[in-house]
Formats: sequence, structure tokens, C-alpha cells
Amino acid sequence: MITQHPEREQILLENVLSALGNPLRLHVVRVLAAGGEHNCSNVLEGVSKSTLTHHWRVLRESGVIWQRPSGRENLLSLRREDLDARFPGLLDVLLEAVNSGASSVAPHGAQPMADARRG
Amino acid sequence: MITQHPEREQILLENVLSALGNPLRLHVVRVLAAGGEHNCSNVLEGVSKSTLTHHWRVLRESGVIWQRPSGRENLLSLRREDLDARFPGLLDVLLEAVNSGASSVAPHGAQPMADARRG
DNA sequence: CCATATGTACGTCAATATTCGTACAATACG
DNA sequence: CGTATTGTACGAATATTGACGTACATATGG
Repeated sequence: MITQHPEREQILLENVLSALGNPLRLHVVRVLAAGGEHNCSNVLEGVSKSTLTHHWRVLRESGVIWQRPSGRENLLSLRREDLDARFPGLLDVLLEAVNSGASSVAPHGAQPMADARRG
Repeated sequence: MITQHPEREQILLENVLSALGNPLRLHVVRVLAAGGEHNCSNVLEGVSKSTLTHHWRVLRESGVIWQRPSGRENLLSLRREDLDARFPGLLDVLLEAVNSGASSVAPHGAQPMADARRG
């Protein structure tokens, strides 16, 4: 596991909100919320590798995601347990809001920012 | 009522999260959540007037607060109904998290960033 | 070992955010 | 009207963010 993951108790609300206050990262969380681990490059498209690395860092350091190397890839997953423990209900409320179209991320259930599907 | 307040349907999640991703503004929301209208200058102290104006703008334009002139003062209030309608549960979850100490805003129930009290 | 695939690190660049001081506008109060 | 109070507008200084290209590190697979 990569370092720079804050402990659960170190996760601060303002950092999480700040991290999720970006449409691109909000979209990523929406995709990861499906569960399991996702390959870095499958979550977003049309963005340079270095830009992705930047966003993974923000999400990781704010405590929103786990990032784990696997082979030469890098798997991402939502820190759902920690987030639920620290901010009960927050994730559910956010996902509900995103899915209801209350953001620029997902008008009505699709994932317009990227093709997270594969095969 | 000052202009630049978005309609309820125009309030976007990422803008609200971005606005609340700042400890100072998160604190303001916490204070306003007590209900009613609050005088601009009573919500925060130790910050210049122009800086406050800036933060009111961010909160107003993201749809988090109402701002209403009254005499030579300016009253602020939380757009609770609109936020609840657009992002059901979000405000409650956030306030709960802040009050539980999951942010740098309020360690345990006090309001360390300002003396919002008055007589 | 060598080539390929996958990401990170670093430097750069433009845009945005945060803060402040000063000047100004509007209201209240005498 | 003149003064004080309250807040906005504007410009400046600085920090942070978001994006990218290039170079590098690591693992896979021949």
C-alpha cells in the first residue's frame, strides 16, 4: 500500500469536501462506489497520465480512496468503511445527489465523463 | 435580496462541496445552522472586511446562503430548504460530522474560529 | 537483457483562490 | 447636512490548483 494514506482519525471533513468539490474527482468516486478495485486508467479517459496521478494524490491524501500497486498497475478503491465511520451517511447522500442529477457529473445515471466499462 | 443567488435547480453539488471545503466557510455554515439571520460581522472575527465579502460571495453564488441587506447591515442565512431539497440529508450529515469533531472547525461543540455570541 | 506497459516525479504554465488595503457607496444618527 | 457605521468594489500580492510534457522507475514478457 502506498504511503500518504491518512489514518481514519486523520481524515478531515474539509479535505474530503474539497477533494470532492471537483467534477472529475466526484465522477471518480461515483465510479469507485460500484465497489471493488478499479484500474487507474479505466476510471477516466481523455486526461493525461500525469494529470491522473495528480488527482489520485488529492483523493488519496484527503482519505477518500485507497491506492494499491498491483504488478505494474495501480488499483483504486473507495475508503467506504472509513468514510462511513467518520462521516456517517455522507457518502450515501453524495452518491444519491449525484445520481439524481444534482451535479454536472451524471445527468441521469450514465457516466458521461468516461467509459469506465471494459470488455 | 442581492442578486447572484442561484435558483434552487441551479445549485450544483460540486460547487457546494467546493464552497464547504474551506474551514472558514464550513465554520460559517455551522454558525448559520443555528437558524435565523445573522449579521455579517458577527459570524467571524479576525478577518478583514474585504475577505469576508469574498467568502460571502462564494457561499452565495454556490447556493449555500441567502444574503439580504437590512439597513446598513447585511443579513446571512442558510438556504436550508433548498439544500435539503436538492441534496437530501447532506446538511444534517455535514453538521453532524462537524459537531463530532471530524474537521478542524469545531473540536467538540464550541466555535473556536469566532465569537458568534452577542449579549 | 531488451522492449513494452503502466504510473510516478518533476518542472512549467495558466487559471483560480485567498488575503489584504484603500476607496467608495449606502444607511443611520445627530 | 455631516459623521460614523457597515459592507462592497477594485486592485495587488501570494498561494494553490489543474493541466500538461518529459523523464524516470518498476513490472511484464519475449
